[in-house]
Amino acid sequence: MTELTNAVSKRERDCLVLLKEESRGDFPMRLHEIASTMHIKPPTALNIIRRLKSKGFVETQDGMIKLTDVGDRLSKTILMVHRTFESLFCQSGVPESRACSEASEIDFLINGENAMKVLKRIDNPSSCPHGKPIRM
Amino acid sequence: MTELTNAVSKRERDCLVLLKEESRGDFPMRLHEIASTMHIKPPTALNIIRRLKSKGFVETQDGMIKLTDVGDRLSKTILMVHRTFESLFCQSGVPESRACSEASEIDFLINGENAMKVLKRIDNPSSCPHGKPIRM
DNA sequence: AAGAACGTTAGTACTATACTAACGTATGAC
DNA sequence: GTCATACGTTAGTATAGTACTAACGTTCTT
Repeated sequence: MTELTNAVSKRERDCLVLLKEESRGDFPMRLHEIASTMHIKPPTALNIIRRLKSKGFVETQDGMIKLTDVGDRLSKTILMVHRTFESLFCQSGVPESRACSEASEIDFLINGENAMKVLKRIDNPSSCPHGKPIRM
Repeated sequence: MTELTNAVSKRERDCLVLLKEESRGDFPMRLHEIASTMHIKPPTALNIIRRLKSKGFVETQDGMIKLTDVGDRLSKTILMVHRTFESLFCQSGVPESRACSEASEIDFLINGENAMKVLKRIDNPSSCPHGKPIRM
């Protein structure tokens, strides 16, 4: 987890998380799929994908878009940070859906190692409120 | 504390916090002072001030720049959120200066009421690691 | 052969951020 | 009294990010 956070913008983050969560088991996504899931038009999605590609987080093969190893690691970190803060908010009494949206605003801005320290501080939950595992 | 957070960008946030922390006791700031403290040129600072003015967070009188009541409330909320998360990071073992910079990245993005819930969750410290009070 | 689906290009737009160069006004030094 | 400095301001440029429409080319399927 080598200082990868803060390398992406909000929408790039959304796209990375989508690719990580949606494309389970090396099942890459198409541009139109990404666009419609993110509620944007294909040219806008293409723009985001291009930036992610130029940053080395994504690669395309025959219209299939998938995470690179580096992109996969970054996505994992972001999801770990996300679930850590989502858990914190929930433990604090914030409703689940609010907790999730708050976490989405900040998960790509916080350093992974610091988030892991926070995770310990909040009693090291093994899964987020949605039941998804928290790990690197 | 009525849903004011998320109303500003990062640099607008920096400027609000500067105005709140630097101008103690109705001692407003000049443009050049703001610019040099923020390490930007006066025209850039003017731009930020203009946006803050149009949002109703700042007003100018004879070149003196000061927070409006609404701006003052927003700054207070941001500082409360800042100190809450700074405390969280410190309690978690993150060094003080890192804790501060991480908190600065997110304090203007998080809802004040949710932050207050987090504050309770982390044992309601009355001051941040720097010794400054945490309150609304 | 026609149409749909999809990726892509080109062009526009707006916000945020930041710069330089230049200008006007005011104030203090001499 | 003039000159220089300081300061606010304007105008112009630039880049990144976000998002749109219109249009084009290719491919795949009826």
